[in-house]
Amino acid sequence: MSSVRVRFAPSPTGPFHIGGARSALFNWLFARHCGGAFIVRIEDTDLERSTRESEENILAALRWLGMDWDEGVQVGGPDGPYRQTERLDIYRQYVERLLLDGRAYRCYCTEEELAAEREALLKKGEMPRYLGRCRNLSPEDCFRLEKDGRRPVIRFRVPEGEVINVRDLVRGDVSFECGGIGDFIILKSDMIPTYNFAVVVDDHLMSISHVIRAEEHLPNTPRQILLYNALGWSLPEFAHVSLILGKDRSKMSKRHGATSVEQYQEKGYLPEALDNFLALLGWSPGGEEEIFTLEELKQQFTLERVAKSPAVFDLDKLNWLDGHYIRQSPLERVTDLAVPFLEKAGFIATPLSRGKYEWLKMVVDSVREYLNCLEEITVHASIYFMDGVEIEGKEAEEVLAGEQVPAVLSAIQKKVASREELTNPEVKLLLKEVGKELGVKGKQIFMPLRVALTGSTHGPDLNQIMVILGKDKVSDRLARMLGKIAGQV
RNA sequence: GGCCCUAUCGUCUAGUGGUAAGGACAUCACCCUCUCAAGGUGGAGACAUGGGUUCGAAUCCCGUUAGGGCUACCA
Repeated sequence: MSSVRVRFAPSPTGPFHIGGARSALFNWLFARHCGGAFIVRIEDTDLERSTRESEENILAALRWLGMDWDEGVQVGGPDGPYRQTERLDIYRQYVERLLLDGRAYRCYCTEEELAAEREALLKKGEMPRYLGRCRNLSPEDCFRLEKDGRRPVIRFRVPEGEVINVRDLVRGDVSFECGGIGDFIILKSDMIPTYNFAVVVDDHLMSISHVIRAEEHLPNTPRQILLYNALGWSLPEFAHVSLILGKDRSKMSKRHGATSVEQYQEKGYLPEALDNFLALLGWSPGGEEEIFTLEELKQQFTLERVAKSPAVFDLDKLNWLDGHYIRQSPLERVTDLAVPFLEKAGFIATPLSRGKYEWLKMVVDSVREYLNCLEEITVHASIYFMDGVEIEGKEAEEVLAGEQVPAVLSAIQKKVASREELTNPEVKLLLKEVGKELGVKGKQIFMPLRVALTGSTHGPDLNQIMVILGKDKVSDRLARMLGKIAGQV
């Protein structure tokens, strides 16, 4: 009886918003924390905008983020179907019941009439709402209007003078006066229920114990409570989580950059980083730890620790978290995830041979510490794949201008030529020898070499660059640079 | 306009009447180092405002201000 059952009920009308992902995550974490059930229901009553493609994206994204569901679309369950457009006959039964009880009525008002009413109310400084023009239509009136070709909507008769109190687990008690609500539509003229109605019927029929959703639904809640009452159903617990804001503190939207889960996936963010980040937006475990696995989040998540105030989406922190996970994940995994980006950049072609894969692991290992997301790997890894070396910037030019440079580079070139293969200890030794023989110090040999090999004064460990590049490429780049310098003189 | 929500460092947050207001990201300095990054150490940085309540308020109450949400035959 007291078992926890929560749901995530997205409307498949576009890209899966990051805020939706957080709502899903909170629901999922709560369910898993309590040993309850997590249900996924599709709210596709907006026929215009809902698409199957969007639904599939959302579901795939949930899975990618590591969430599974016990009942719902794709997995089935005892309270199905889980797509609202497949439950139309269910809703109609309850509409019928409300109609019979006199709790709902047919309304034939046209859009123009409604707009005029709205306008007038707004002018008077009142909350725009339906005033109930069709409240007391006789059956004869209805018949006549339908003869004229008017299709009715069904409105819920909102009781007058009542105050509806919403008990919210994160916000406390919030009350609304019925006077400000107005008879709202529960069944559209095309016989499709509205959100407010379908959500109540489904949550009840699916025995949802806790409705955890975004704060934007808070003003809808009194309407839903009215419906629960009229249908004689007991209320679930409500928990309204505050919104995720953009940098300018308005609701996160496209102009704030990437807002969909898919976009982050495409940039090569790791799902555990996104989970970790999203969990910390509006929830905090109280301790001083910031890094959490899904497993740890499951153990620690409670509704009591959900914050009331809205949270700004902080890309810097996501980047830090993702960078952390990229650095600390097993090298093979990061390599596998990086392959598509490298391939897209034209650096590699799949399938990879065993040897090439092993080599690629070294590449990834040498640059992973620079990354905020895998997409960025191409700019750092390009030094291993580019054909000719391009000198980047003044600083690099200056390094090459040093008078010891030709001697140093050709000495290295000779040593390299004399080796079978470049290994890390050998490279180290080789450079040491060059320094000793020519009497030049570390920086004076490392920097020119770095620039000759990569074109830049910055980059990964130089020994490692030599090893990864290998004897042939090192020789080639050295020769070219030597030629270039000679040509300039 | 009306209804509703919110208010601690730039950002995410801890705090639930008595704290030097703690942590993390970002930022700055230093260390490490051929460089950059990573890592380590340290610094700077906040209770929106005005009234109450109280011996004592970031914490409780009211107003103001600011931000946000909702105001559809969208969810």
